Amino acid sequence: MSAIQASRGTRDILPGEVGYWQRVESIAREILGRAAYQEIRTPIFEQTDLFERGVGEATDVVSKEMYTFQDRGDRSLTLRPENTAGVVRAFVEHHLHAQGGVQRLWYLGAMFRYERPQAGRQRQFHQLGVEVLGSSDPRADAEVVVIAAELLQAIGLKDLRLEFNSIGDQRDRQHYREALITYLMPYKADLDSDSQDRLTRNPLRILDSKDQKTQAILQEAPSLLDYLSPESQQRFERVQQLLIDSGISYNINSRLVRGLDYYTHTVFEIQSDDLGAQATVCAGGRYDGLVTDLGGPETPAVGWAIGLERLILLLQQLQPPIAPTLDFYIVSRGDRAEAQALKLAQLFRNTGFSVELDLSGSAFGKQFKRADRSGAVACLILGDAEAEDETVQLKWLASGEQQAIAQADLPKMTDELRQQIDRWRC
RNA sequence: GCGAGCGUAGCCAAGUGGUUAAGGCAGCGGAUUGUGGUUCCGCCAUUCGGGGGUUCAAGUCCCCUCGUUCGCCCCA
Repeated sequence: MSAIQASRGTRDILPGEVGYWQRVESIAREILGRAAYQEIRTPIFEQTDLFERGVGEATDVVSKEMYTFQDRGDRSLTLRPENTAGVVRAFVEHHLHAQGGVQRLWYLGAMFRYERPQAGRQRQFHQLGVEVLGSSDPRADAEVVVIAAELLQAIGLKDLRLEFNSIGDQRDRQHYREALITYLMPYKADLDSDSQDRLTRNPLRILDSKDQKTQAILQEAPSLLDYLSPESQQRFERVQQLLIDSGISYNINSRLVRGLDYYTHTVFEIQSDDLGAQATVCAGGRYDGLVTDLGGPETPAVGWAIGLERLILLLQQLQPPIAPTLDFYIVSRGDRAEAQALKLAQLFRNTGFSVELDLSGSAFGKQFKRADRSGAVACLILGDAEAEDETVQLKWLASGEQQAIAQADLPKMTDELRQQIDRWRC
């Protein structure tokens, strides 16, 4: 009989690895909290329409990567492939705009895309993201980029680069689109087949083709940056100046275009060379039209998302796993001693120590072997003799020193024990 | 969705058609029935991801399938 396995493209995060996740999550909470961002949790599935309208029907994410299903009420629902659309839906639905000012939100959760799994790409994956709604100020763009950079740095990632671009507004892009098509048409036969296909459907995406020949042709192509209106140009320069003032270095990459339809003006990616075919750890940009597209009042917005599996892939290359620490390991034998040991474990846990109780009932020798392997600093020993006179043997595992302590004295020794544990640990 | 590689125990693996599937780590038991980290001994795959085929004979060759890895597409 074959055992059931996790579904293709999904993964268990086992205890040996979960320390990385907990660290990333707690650093994120702290940094985002200090920047006055508030957490928002939205449903893991939404009406299919939301993503078709929000992300864009022509995008690959929507046209071929969604987990869409009919529920028993015959509604078409979709597991969220990204979370900006969901957050904006919640923002509009609950009239968060009516609270005035700027809404700074963050989220963390599972996303789903039906794709071929690879390193750094899964069908269920996790994103940490921020969305700033209600400000068109270039400082908002700069703020989210700065926060992303600080967060990644605080987590400990190295050798990242920020690729930065502006894709202007709708009108700028329309003009550029025409110019690009005019330029590329004569070379059509020499483009790779995907790019030929995109020439009419989504020409901007040809810009980040990986095909050598296509890239060679693009060398002389008009640049998007030359088609920005004076206003768009000015705002692009302002955001750059703010980044420089904040000490953030970046690359202008006029070929950077994003795959989701809602972006306007600022777009950026934070990339690494240590992720194989996938380079992007964090990506985002401004999306001034999305809130109105989803039925809300005109609300400029900017945000990003970090792929947590990718981030942790990088982190694992840099840092050893984080093992939990253990203060006491309790060894016991005999009915009365075992009962007392259980109570002692409770007492120690309640005074803030971490405690593992040996449940094997095997010989003391075996229990000590396990105590040793548990990484505990000290061992508490209870046998028939200790049960009889209500004492406990305290043994420091590093030195082997051992002393008898009356069980009744333990509560008042908490501070002293804490100090000794800390001393042994150094 | 397309192209390529891989799949032997919990983990790392040897094995390249010929009788019983190396070895290491981990685990469990014992030497040591109240004291660990060393050492020694023993146990731990009727079976090679699954199914079918070729052959006197298949972990080894072929086909299908599942999983996984890499690349393309795309994306976090």
